[in-house]
Amino acid sequence: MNGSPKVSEKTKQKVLAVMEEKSYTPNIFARGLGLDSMKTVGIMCPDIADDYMAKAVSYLEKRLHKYGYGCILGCSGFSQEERENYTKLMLSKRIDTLVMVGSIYSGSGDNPDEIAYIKNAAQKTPVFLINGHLEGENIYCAYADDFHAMYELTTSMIRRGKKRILFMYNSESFSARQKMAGYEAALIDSGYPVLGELKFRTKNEIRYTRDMLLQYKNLQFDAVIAVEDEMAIGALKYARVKGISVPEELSVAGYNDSSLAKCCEPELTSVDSKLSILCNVTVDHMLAMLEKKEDIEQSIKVSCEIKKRCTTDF
Amino acid sequence: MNGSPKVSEKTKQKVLAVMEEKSYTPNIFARGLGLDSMKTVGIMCPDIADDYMAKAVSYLEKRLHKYGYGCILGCSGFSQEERENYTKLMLSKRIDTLVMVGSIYSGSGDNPDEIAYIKNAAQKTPVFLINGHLEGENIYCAYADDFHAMYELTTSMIRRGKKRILFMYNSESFSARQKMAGYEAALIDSGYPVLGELKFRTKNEIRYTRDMLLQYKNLQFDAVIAVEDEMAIGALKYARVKGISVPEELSVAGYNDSSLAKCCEPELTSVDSKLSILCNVTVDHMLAMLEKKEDIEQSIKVSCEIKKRCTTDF
DNA sequence: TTGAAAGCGGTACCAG
DNA sequence: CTGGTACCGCTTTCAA
Repeated sequence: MNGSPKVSEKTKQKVLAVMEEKSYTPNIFARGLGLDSMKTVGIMCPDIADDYMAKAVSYLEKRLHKYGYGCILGCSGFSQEERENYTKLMLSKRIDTLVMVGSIYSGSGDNPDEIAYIKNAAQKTPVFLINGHLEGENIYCAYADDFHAMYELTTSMIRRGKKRILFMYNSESFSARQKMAGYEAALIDSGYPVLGELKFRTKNEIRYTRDMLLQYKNLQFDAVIAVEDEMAIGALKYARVKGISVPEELSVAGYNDSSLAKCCEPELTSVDSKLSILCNVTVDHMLAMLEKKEDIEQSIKVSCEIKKRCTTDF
Repeated sequence: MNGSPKVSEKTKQKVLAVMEEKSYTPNIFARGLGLDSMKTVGIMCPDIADDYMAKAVSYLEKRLHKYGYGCILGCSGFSQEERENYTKLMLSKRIDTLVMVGSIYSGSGDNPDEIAYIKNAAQKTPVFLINGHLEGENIYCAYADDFHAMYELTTSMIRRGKKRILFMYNSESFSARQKMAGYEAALIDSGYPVLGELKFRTKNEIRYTRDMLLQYKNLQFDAVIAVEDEMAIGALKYARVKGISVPEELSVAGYNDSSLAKCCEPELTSVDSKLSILCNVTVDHMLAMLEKKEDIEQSIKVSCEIKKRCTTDF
């Protein structure tokens, strides 16, 4: 039944025939009990309604399914406590591996308590981070080279004569910090000052960001780089309200190359963080480890691509 | 351990203490074997990368998790064969119930072969359709009143003097047919002809739709109603290319009230199909059936709400 | 109230 | 190549 070579073709056919006849369905719990595995991976993300995470899960599921693995989905929420509890719950389901989608899981980087739960989880089952970074036994990461992408983006704007580039972010996640570091490095390398007033913290919502911007009446800037597309589009909406022309008077760039970037007007320059590659590579490595017991790289970095559209003039 | 009342408090505490001490984790496979249930529901959708389905899964997962149920996610793809195969696979996992998200699962309505696999599945486990409609033993549906919403929308446009309203659709799903029926009924009730040339089949993609529209040079219309937001935004992009003013010369309305509707320019009038209600009600009914053995309604219809924004002048 | 024992439905290993 | 048997770890039932 499991394709063992130790069974004659004849017997095999006979068994298969009887199975068909009695419409027999194997009990996968019993199999799970015996093998202590259900060929199932747990996928966790803060919220599947988010465009980026939904895409990630889509890529992961497709490839896992192709290789005969099932997916248990868990939407943990964003808070530390929710993440920890949900991780525990996932582990209790005896999944073969745990995949965590989202930079948020690997914490802000300076507090080891924030990531203790992942190190813990990794003692029971391999943990794969998509777009997160964490060193540790049994922990594997795949992430985009956000630093480099942001460095490029910022440098391009500086080259086009932009003097005051607003950096919009909404969290202290690994990814957000990488991006900010890239932004800062580009400024410094071009001999520009890094100004605290140009680091603009907001939410990842179009309207909220637009209104925040409208509120800060004496904040001067001639370019905006946002950590996610929604915020950049908030800036676009702000520009429209104020009658500021884009990209002539204001350059705007976003991140993730979401469907929103192709929807807004003018269309948004955005960084494609190559999520499909991240996900596919992760699954391939995971299965190499699980099935062929191969050693795999602990950490993979993938280059981004800047999708140039109409909100920038480079 | 399972909170049975037949055990003294003292013993219970003792057991719990030992469990803690040995950091014991119950084997859920063994439990599954015994109870023939893992408190797990299977959620199927054609593609979780789609905004609408991602939202639905998000609502479902959140509420199921709240009640202690886990989710197995399956992205079946859109074709009949993929749907059938994936359904079989889901059933083999011995889930407690199967939820299918998306109008596509219930077929085009006139071919019983298309839905045989669902009726089949329902013999093994209860099936819940989100935004689909199908009568049958052990099959439960929740869907939006798309007919009515489309009737209203079309009527509003007619009242504002629109003469040639283009109806854009991309499939023959239950939902799409309801929408078209509402559109037609409104035309007829207002004494307008139903014109085949004004039923415009496209894909659910902004660019594709824009280009299709650009191509049909002698198609005249002064309003567009689309079955999903992407298509409506395609019409918006078309209008921009052609220099047609919205909503003055062209009214546009979409469906689903997705994040895109609030992102495009001008912002899109769109029908909110109350997905959160659909999902929450479905989960509640499901659990009432599963745990309290209650009889539940086979079919629930929820009213939509038209979110009026800038692409229409009513 | 508790302990012992019989399944649940597979897998893996053994002797034939 | 095949049939038989001992588990896997939990639930349930029954006797003590």
